[in-house]
Amino acid sequence: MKRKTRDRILHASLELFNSRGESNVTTLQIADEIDISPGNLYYHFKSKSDIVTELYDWFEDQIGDLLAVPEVEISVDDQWLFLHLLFETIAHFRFLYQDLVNVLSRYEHLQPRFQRIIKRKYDASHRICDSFRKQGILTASNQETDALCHQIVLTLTYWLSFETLSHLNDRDAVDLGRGVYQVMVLVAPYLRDEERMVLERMSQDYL
Amino acid sequence: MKRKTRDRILHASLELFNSRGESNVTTLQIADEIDISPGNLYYHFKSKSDIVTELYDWFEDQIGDLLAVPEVEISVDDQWLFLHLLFETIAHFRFLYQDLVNVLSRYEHLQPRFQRIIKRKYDASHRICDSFRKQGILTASNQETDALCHQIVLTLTYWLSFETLSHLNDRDAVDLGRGVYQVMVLVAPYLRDEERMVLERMSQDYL
DNA sequence: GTCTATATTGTGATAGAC
DNA sequence: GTCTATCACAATATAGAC
Repeated sequence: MKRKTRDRILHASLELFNSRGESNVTTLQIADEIDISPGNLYYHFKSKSDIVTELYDWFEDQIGDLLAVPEVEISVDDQWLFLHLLFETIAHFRFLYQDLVNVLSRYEHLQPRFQRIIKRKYDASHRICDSFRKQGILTASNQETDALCHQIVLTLTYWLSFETLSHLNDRDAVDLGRGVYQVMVLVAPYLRDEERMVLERMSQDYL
Repeated sequence: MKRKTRDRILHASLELFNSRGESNVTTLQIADEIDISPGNLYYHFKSKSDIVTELYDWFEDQIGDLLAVPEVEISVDDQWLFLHLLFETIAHFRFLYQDLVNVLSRYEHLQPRFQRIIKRKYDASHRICDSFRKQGILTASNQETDALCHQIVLTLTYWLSFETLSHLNDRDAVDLGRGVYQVMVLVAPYLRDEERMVLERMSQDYL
C-alpha cells in the first residue's frame, strides 16, 4: 500500500496526457484530478519530466515484451494477434505517438530509447516476413521485403494518430482492428492466394 | 514595402516553428530572431494564434493548388512530380505535421480545415489511381484501390515525420525523393510489369 | 511603426507546518 | 505523506511614449 498515491499520479498523468496531449497538461491539473495538492505531487516526483520518464519506462517494458518475437514459425493468425497487441500498447501510450517530435524534443534523453524501439519494430517485422517466406505463404524479393517492412513500421507508428485525425472529438472511439487490417493490406499483394482470400473476406468488416 | 516587418515575422515564425516545434517557440523568440521588440510584433499580430493561422492560410493555398488534380490522363512521371511537389509543401510547413494532434488541439479552428485537406488528398490519390486503371497501367479491385489510397494518404501525411525520427539532430537533411519512392512502393505491386521494372531500377538509389 | 515598460496569468518547483 | 503558502520565472499580451 506504500506507493498508492505515487501510482495514482502516474495513472492520472497517463490518462490526461493521452486525452489532452502531454504539453497541454500541467502538474496542477494532475494533482487536481486525484484531489491531492501540488506539493504532494512534488513529494513523489521531483519534476514533471520524472513522471514522463517513468511512464516511458512502462511503455518500454510493455512493448519490449511484445517485440521479443522469437525466430520460429509464425502463422497469419499469430501475426494478427501480434499486431493487435502492438496497437493496444501504442493506444495505451498514445500521448507519445501523437506528438512524437515534440515529446522527443522536450525530453531529449528519450530519443535514443525510442529510436531503439523503431529498430526493434523493424527487426520484428523482418522476422515475421522471413518466417512467412520460409513457409511459402509470402513471395517477395529482398528489396521488396525491406521496403515492405519499412512501410509496416511507419504504419505501426502512425496509423493510430492518422485515424485519430478523423475522430478528434471522441478519441477513444477508434477500432484497433482497422489498424491491424491496414497493416495486413500492405502484406496482401505478396501473400499466397489462399491467405489473400481470407483477408479479402475480412475486408468487408473494415471498409 | 509597407508589409516588410509583417512578412519578416511570418517567415521567421515558420522557420522557428519548423525547427523547434510550434509550442516550443515563444513570441519573444520570434521578435528576437528578427531584432524587433515584442510590442512591435503585437502591433502586427494581435496574438500568436493569428500568426499560426496566417501561416496555415499559406499552407492551404499552396497545397490546395497541388491537390486540384484534373481528371485527365496522368503518366507515372506526372505522378512522380506531383508527389515530389506535395512532399516539398509538407516539408515547408512541417511544423504542422510533426505535432499534428497537438497543433489541432491548440488551434481547434484548424481542425475542419485540415480534415478537408486529408479528404482532398484522398480524392487526388483516387483520381490518379483511376487514371492509371483506365490506361491499363494499374490493376486493382475497387476494394484494393480504396485501401491503397488510404495507405497513400497516411504515408503522405506521416512519412516525413517518420523519417525525421532518424535525423532528429539535423532535421533538414531529409531526401524527399525517398518519400516519393516510399509511396511508389505502395503502388508497385499493382503496376504493369513495365512500370514496375522502372521502379525497381530506381530503388537502387533509395535503399 | 517601433520601442520601453509593465500587467497578467500560468507553470514548475520549494519551504515549512501538520 | 500531505497540506498551505509561496517563489521564481516565463509567456502572452497591452499601454503609452517617441
